[in-house]
Amino acid sequence: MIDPVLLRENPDLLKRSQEARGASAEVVDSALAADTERRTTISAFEALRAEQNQFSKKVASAPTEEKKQLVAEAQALAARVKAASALATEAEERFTTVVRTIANPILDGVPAGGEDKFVTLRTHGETPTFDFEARDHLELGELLGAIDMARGAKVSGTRFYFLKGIGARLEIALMNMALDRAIAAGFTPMITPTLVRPEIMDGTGFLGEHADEIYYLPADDLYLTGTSEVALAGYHSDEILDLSAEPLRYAGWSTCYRREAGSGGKDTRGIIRVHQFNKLEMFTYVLPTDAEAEHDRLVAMQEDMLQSLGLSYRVIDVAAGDLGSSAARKFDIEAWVPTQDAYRELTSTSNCTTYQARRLGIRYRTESGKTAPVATLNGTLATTRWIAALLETHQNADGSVTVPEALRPYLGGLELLEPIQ
RNA sequence: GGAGACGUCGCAUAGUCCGGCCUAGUGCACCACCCUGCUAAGGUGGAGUACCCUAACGGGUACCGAGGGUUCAAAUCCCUCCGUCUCCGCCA
Repeated sequence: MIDPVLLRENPDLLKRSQEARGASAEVVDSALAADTERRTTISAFEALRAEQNQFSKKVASAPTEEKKQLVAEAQALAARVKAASALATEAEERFTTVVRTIANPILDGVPAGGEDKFVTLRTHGETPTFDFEARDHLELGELLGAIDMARGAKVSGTRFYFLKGIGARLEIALMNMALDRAIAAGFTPMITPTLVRPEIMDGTGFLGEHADEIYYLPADDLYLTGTSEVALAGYHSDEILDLSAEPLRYAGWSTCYRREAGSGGKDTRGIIRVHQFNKLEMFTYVLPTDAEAEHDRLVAMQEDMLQSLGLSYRVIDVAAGDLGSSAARKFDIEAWVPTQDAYRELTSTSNCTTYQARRLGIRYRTESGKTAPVATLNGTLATTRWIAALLETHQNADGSVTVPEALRPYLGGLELLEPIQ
């Protein structure tokens, strides 16, 4: 949720942000009107309620013979209080509904416009070339006995798969490598719940325009999470944190579930876009003033991982129109996937500033002793999808794949993945 | 799945049967000051969260796990939900 003070004091900033996102700017005016209405009705109710409280004491201490008369008067007053209360509640709800449709105001420098308006901040590594016909990651995965899509579909349907043999080991190796680096950087490892309550899913901002992306279990009223960000954001909900010494940093290891509802026909081959995968996610709670520095820090860790794995990539500043409602800025890192002749997203790291924390009631104490919402950030440190870029980038003519040096310790020293007979 | 107990101001507790002097008491911890020249001391005062009004001083409203209801009035009575614990059943 946005800062209501910002709404009152600088609505134009919010309108500009909404426009850059390609979203409605009129909702800002609606929210302002709803805010005025809300405050008027609350004041009216509270004045009446104060009167009723006073009157109640009078009734309590009155002699028996006067009570009857006083109670009659009190009944009339109670009716008025009830009506005023209903008005205030309605106005409050209207305000909340409108204000929550306003997205997190984007940070300075975020490119305006739709998905294709991203800005490339930097690229790293030569795009690999081969003196043989390159195989795509699925072909390689099948040769290596690492990926079995057909049986995944048989058991669970399209976009499901088995990672088998070296494929399974590869994923665990990647995840462990990421986990070790996160721990070295001061992150606390977490294995998180993947089913969450509605209020947590809603608090993280995923039940808005992306609601149809999410698996829901009606029998239990629980949502399957598409990232451990959800559980890690909910972890400290309704708490007052002490971040004076340093940020709280968590590395969440979880299976992620996504319906991929709007992506019919896209990336149907292989493990690029699947309903279930594993991810190691970094999540930090930080003082608002340190959020942008933390954002850079997360990106640096991601780049270190990708460089260690010998992948070519570019870092992009995602355009405003392609940001989720919670993110004020998002940096994606896209690795080169040779057979697609394209960069594909391997990591995504968002600065949600205070937006998510305000919805979830996560605060810190300022120097004056007041509470204020913290900032939250999240970013990928490894996922199943990385296997695709890894296999394709390091493939050899015979279908074998060279293991990048940094990953070898996590595979018992294995240097080469070889096709099975 | 069945039966039962419980959820109160940071922690620990009182209050709930029998609604109104609960503006929620007490202890510990905490903060400030005083006292005492010292390490478990004593005294006084303060202190929660959110929202509303106000230029400010200050005032008001709500919150006793959450949400409804009854009532002039709810921590207290009723309903639903959530959570914790105990026992039984079932189970990968």
